[in-house]
Amino acid sequence: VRKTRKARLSDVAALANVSATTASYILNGRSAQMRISPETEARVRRAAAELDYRPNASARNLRTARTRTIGVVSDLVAGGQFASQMLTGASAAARRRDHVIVIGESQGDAELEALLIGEMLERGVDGLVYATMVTAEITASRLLQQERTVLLNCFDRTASLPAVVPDEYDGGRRAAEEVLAGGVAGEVYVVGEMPSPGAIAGRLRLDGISDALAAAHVPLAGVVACDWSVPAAYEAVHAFLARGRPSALICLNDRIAMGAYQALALHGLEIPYDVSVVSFDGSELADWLRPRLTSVVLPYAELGERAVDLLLDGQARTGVTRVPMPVARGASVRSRGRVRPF
Amino acid sequence: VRKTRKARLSDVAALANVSATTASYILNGRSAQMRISPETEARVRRAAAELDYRPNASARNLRTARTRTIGVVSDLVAGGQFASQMLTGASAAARRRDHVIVIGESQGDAELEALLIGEMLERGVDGLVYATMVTAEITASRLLQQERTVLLNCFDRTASLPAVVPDEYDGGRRAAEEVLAGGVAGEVYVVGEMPSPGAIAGRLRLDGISDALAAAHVPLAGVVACDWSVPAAYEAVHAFLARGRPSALICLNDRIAMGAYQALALHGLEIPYDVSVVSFDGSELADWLRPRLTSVVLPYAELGERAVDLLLDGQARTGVTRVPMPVARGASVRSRGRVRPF
DNA sequence: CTGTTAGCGCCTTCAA
DNA sequence: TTGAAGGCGCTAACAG
Repeated sequence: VRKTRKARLSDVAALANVSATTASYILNGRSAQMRISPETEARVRRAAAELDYRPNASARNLRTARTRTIGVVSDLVAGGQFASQMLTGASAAARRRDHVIVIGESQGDAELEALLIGEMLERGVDGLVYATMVTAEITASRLLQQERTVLLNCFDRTASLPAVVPDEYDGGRRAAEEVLAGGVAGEVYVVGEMPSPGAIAGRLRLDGISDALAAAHVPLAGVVACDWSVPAAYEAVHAFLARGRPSALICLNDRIAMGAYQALALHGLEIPYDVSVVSFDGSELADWLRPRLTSVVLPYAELGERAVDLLLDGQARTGVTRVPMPVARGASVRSRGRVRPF
Repeated sequence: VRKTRKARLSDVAALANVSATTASYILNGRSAQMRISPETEARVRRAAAELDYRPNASARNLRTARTRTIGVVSDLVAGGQFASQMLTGASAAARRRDHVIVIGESQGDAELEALLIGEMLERGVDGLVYATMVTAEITASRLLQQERTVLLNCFDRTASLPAVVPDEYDGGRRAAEEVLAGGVAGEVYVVGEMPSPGAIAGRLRLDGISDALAAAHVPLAGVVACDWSVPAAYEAVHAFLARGRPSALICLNDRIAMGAYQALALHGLEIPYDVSVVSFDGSELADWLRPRLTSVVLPYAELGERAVDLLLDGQARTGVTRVPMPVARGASVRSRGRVRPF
């Protein structure tokens, strides 16, 4: 095992019998432009490999005032699906363009958030991605507005920062269309309600659902209100089923759908033959339920990618980019061809 | 809105009528040590605030050869719970010690992994955390071995790198003890089997379970083999129930437990009155099932914290740190006091 | 107690 | 086609 000290550019240059300048040009892929002899280039590259040379990013950053680093600050707390997939997408997009990601979680604490952003600015990040756990309209802090920033899963009307969000309204339409495609024999209900003030996903989904149903002359029969959690949905749907028999339930997320599944089972109703169920999220949970749940997918990874791309493209138009929500089909929706087994 | 250029240390010094040295000492909290007059200090701090001064990390890093940055590279792919919680823990621990985290996902690609590690080394990270999605014995790459590295959720016997893993064996014992605590009326089975070659969690859990049961004179009745997924577990348990009636099922993870729940329901068996169920993971899923599932928790966030702490403590003893797995109690285990409702 | 000085490693005009 | 020189912003000996 060679126990050499970390090699510097000048070491490489020395070993190759050239100046640091030449070595720098070559190692930065500008040898053609500088019309450096192929033989010199080979010698330098060999020397670099020999010494296991790695450029010192701090020095380069200091000189170039760029860091090829993107700061991602999020308010994610329990951070399940979202945090993870979003970071995966962002990280992959960054890699593709030779950047790297540093992360910070504000945990919803404004002071900590400012601290984290400050930290990243000191580090000279080339840009910031600010992500929220729930799709919401926010007020971006001064700090964010002064820097090159892309909002992820949220947007700010006052500041004209570019933003990337799922196309919830269209997602709502798609959910409704899934139900309609199978033919509707009775009443269609939505399960869930708006959780927190700033959040808007529920509202938009509901709008999309209403509009699509209305267009098909199957007006939405009503909304079963409940928190976006399994037990709350279970209770709410349980109570609801004591009063009526829906033909289809459109749940505002997969956890609600899980609660609905439990309640339907308790009432001896079989999915999809007695009741169709569709929901939103496209989480793993949808695949785990029996029958598999048809769900309109929140494309978290793609959101992360798009945000980073937007940031790095510089063009960063100031508008809101809406990313389509694809449908992950399970077997929870009645269809004309699907017959109840014995 | 002030549109000043970014202030340098020398600007602050000039505004405060001191030299850059003095300003540097003060801003780095060494004014006491340097016995700088309080008045001078106040003047400098005021100037810094006035100019909204932020130290340039690149310059500082270059000078000090430290970056207060930790690189986390993982092989996480779909990256659900684990990725997210582990990063949350690591990030929090880093923050606490004034460090920041840069992330990279190798997606199981060795070449990409080397690239990412190289990238981090260029950036001069103060240390590396290498994390795997499943607890496994690995062979750390040369690069890793040469750097200050802590292994997370994996370990390498040959290289003596410090490692942090969940205490799976003890977790197994705890799972068994949960079942035993309620009194065992019949046979206890384990559901699941070892997934991939390098993985060891299943084996250790099984050992812990066997030992704890044997110690209580309730030998393990058998193992129902299946993949660690909901549908596989459903099928396996379904088939198993056609042949026998267990008193308790210890599932090797929460997804398996979910499949078991589905199969038990199909056979008209009620949890926990007919069958007790315990599992591992402590994921959200455990809270969503009805009745809530008792699960031995994988303390991902804590693993992340411990890894970073170990890294930063320098002492970094070369051994394997086993983090205890706490039990999250639900209502899926029969207990002496729990009576079947009407 | 405070200022002067000298680099950290790299990039990049400017000359040769 | 290559080399010499200067400086990015900050820290830390070493003087005073």
